[in-house]
Amino acid sequence: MQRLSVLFPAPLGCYDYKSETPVCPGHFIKAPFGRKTALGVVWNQAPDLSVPESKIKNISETVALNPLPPETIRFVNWVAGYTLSPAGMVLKMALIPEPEKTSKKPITFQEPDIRADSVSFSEAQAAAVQKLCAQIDGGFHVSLLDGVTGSGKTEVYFEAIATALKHPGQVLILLPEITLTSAWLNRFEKRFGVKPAVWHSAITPKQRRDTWRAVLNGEARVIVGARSALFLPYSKLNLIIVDEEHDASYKQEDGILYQARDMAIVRAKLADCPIILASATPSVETYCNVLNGKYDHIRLPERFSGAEFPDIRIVDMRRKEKGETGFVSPELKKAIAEKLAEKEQSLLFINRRGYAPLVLCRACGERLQCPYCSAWLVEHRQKGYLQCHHCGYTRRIPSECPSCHEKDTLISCGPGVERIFEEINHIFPNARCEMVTSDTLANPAVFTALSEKMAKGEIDILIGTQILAKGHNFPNLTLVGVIDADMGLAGGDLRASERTFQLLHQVMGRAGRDRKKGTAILQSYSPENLIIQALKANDREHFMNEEILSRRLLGMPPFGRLAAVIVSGRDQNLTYQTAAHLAKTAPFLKEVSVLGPAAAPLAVLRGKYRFRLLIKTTKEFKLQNMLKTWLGKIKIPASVDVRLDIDPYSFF
DNA sequence: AGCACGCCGACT
DNA sequence: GTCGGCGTGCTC
Repeated sequence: MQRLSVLFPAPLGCYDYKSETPVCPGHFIKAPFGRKTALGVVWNQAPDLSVPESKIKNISETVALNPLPPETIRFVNWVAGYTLSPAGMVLKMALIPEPEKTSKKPITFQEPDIRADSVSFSEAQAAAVQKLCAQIDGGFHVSLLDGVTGSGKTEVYFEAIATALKHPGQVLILLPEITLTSAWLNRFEKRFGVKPAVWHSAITPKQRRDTWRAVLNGEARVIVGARSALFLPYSKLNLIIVDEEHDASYKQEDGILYQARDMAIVRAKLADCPIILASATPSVETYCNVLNGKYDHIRLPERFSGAEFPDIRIVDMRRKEKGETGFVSPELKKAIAEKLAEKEQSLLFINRRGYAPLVLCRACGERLQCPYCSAWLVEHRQKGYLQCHHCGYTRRIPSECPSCHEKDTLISCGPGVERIFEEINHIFPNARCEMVTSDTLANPAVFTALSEKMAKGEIDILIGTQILAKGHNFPNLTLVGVIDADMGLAGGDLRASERTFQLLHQVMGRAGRDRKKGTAILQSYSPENLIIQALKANDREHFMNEEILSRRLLGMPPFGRLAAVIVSGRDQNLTYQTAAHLAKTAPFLKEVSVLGPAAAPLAVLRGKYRFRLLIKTTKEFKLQNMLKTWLGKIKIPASVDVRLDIDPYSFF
């Protein structure tokens, strides 16, 4: 009779059981847990001898399923320790709902064809391919593959994949969910002759089950997925690729809070395999690691097609002509008109969904607000409602002011994508305009249809949000107009300027392909801003150096460490008291500074009050240990929720 | 996470 | 008098 440690996919740690026969860590078992029998995994932890023998129950049965690989177990433990969350919660991310269930007709995954036919590379690309391929099978190694869209990054890392596939084992490619389109999958299929295994939030339960099984038994050799694919039970990983490494969506913001790019590096370390971070606009963190020599830097300097980065013009919006109305400047209007005459396409970018970000009453000044969040309601005129973009609360557009009940006094303030669409339709009634937002792009098929329409030249002006910055290229697009280049610069977010730079750089890169030089016009209310200037000069280095300097001066990541303590609850007073008490009892050390408690920028979210402490420490400080001892000593009222966010991105 | 236990409002 | 609301606490 042996005692073993078992982990369940629940927000708990390990529980001990007895077993007649020895069972190795990783094996799936069923055991009585609470009132029912649950599926768990034998864990690689010493049994907790402080639990009295009388409490220990017997395992019910072992499950005939390949065991969870040791690397996966170590990864789950590592992530749990880093994020300070229960190991069972992390295990849950590595499992599927009923792992033992099998499909009647499971999907099969074919062996990719690694032979290369007719891939022609530029000198720089060939050098990059050679460097990356040489790293395969050579242990842990991080490379930044640095090149603009169209520089052939994907083709280059495809060759690294081909080399990795010569060895037994698996390859993982992480993409931001939005990049995981049929266009990307087609390119893969064209190179390798088969479809890769795909993993993201929208796959069907059957696909999920079959893919998970195929990963566990090693049948799936290439897996392309969104951040959650990182937790699949790979039997052996040979190579990891994180495409669009800088993308903020790698930071998981609900459930377990983790940065998938950083965790991917840890995963590669555990697998002792190389990892490639690809980006046109690397994150400050990654760039610092390049500068300090931790990561290799592989540049793909020029655009594969030979086209150059567009000409960039800044329009100072503070110098409005008298009588000028609307959100599109005369300069931009003129440029669009020229493109229309030349039968070339234009793209207008505004990163705001809906018609107007705020509706207010002209009579009493009332601003229409979400009843559950401290946020304005965004007017969606096409759909005829007002919506809160934080909790999804929706109401019809009222015909009178809800406060003073005057009729026809509500006015829309500020531009949204619908409003720009309306303005452009008014200015260019004969142009063929199309609007694209996450509201109109319900599924990838719609995007494919749009790409085709653009390719056929059936659209003159495309107007859209962030969604247009990524994804596929439009060959006849030669003008990009940014309506509000300053948007996103406000707010005390550490990465606001970095994100703005990346986003605008990306969207401007849409202009001018296939040897046609494009134009980008940025409308700005602060043209002297470093970001705007760096974009104008196409000087990424300058922007990065300034950004790194300011982070260093402030002791911010990667020169220091951050953790957010988020305190939320329905009782405002009790929630605040808890947060204040936490701040008072925080360790008083020279390596640690505690900021707050501050009411989160969205003080009320989904009807819960939120306060936030920000913990800043030096780089070397054992942040997790400190948080564990500190928070372990404090009793938190049951109605108050305290969550930790290690390396937070949004500060609320 | 589930699931039960437990103590206060509107129903036959 | 009960049915049931979801706050609180436990699971080896």
